[in-house]
Amino acid sequence: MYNYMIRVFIVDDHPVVIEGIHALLQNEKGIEWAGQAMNAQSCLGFFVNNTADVVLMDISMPGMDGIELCAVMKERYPGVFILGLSTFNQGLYIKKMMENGASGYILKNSSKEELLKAIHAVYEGNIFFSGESGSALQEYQKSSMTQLPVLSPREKEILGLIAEGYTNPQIAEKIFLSSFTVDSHRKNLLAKLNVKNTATLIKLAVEHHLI
Amino acid sequence: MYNYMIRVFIVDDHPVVIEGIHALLQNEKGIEWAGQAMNAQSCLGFFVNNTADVVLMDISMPGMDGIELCAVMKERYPGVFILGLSTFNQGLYIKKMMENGASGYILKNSSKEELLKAIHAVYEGNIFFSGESGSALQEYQKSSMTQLPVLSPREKEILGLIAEGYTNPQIAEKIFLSSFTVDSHRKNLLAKLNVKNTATLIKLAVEHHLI
DNA sequence: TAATCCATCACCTGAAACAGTGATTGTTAC
DNA sequence: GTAACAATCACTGTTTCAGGTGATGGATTA
Repeated sequence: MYNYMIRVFIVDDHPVVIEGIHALLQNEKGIEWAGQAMNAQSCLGFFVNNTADVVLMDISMPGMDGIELCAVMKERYPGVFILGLSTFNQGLYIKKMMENGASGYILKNSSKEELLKAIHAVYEGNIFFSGESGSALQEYQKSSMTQLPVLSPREKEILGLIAEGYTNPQIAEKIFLSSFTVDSHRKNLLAKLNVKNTATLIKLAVEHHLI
Repeated sequence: MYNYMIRVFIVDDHPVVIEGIHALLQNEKGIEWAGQAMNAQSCLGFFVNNTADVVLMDISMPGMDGIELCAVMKERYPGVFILGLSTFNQGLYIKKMMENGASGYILKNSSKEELLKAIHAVYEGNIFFSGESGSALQEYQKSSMTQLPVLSPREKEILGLIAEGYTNPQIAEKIFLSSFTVDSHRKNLLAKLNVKNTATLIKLAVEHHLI
């Protein structure tokens, strides 16, 4: 079926998961079991004298978690593809792992077919998200936005104009308001979002896709 | 091989591309040719009385481009999966299409195998990037940064501190500089990045992952 | 060697932002 | 029906930013 062998390594602090995936991949053609680790240190230790093509990496582990480990691994071994692995579906974690160089993300309760598909996809240099985790990534914005205070339409409008570089007087002229009013909205934005100045206001706004 | 039929529709203003992909998919089992369009209007017209499972969508088209069309399509027909399609590899466009709800992105010069793999992957609700476009997304930061002026280490450092909300005097104290010097760097940042104030500076910096 | 750039420091001026306090109107929600 | 809040406007300070202009030493590089 596949004319290459993909050496798969797994890092997970749950023996059950390791055994389960090991069993799933046991007799798969094209898949070779490179090894396993139950924590980040052990994983890094393995890679000193060994290697693998794809690392299935649990996101939540005692000590160094998957997000950190992912960053370290990709820095030391850029050629190793990392596939995030978690029991639950957290857009925030997915995003962080991707920022740290992961090639994809699947849920631990994925089917054998999905797991194989993901492994082959990332091995070939592609990026792969399982359906559920993919939608979680896309909806990450919304979920993270709900944690933020609700901004009134006027506040959003003014926030956008601030982000475009307009000053209070310019905004006032543009939307026919007193410059005092604009300033009030601006202060409310700082207060609501709990930031102290324009720099942090815009940083937060951009990061949370408010603008 | 596959026990379902995926109705594929293509929107591209280049007849050659339409014909080429049509030919590629012609005798594929599991793939049904739903139709084609050479512009956004024609595509939207088709979907009024018809449907498809996967839409291969060119990114650059006269009139409404793929990015806009993608947004409209996903709003009207959320169940239709959209696969971005382009002759060139532009991380910025990929990012925008993904933000507008696309399920993936491949290059027009992809192999038949890659195209099929992508179609099946997105049809199953997964997110798929071909290797090149996937890495483009990951390296979007870098590539978009090369279009930006090069910032000196000191400037980056100060940019980061500004983004964290420190004022010039605070930064000066923090890194043992004159407040005048910090101000100079700050002005250089504004000049280099061609922005007029802190708001636009931070917006640009966050969007281009400079911080 | 001359040119270029980084990093540093300095001063001046005006504009803008930030902080605090307070007010009125209108609508929504309990 | 009143409490809460959005949206509006107002005044007063203090701090910070932004624009301009200029200088020096050191490193790199063409």
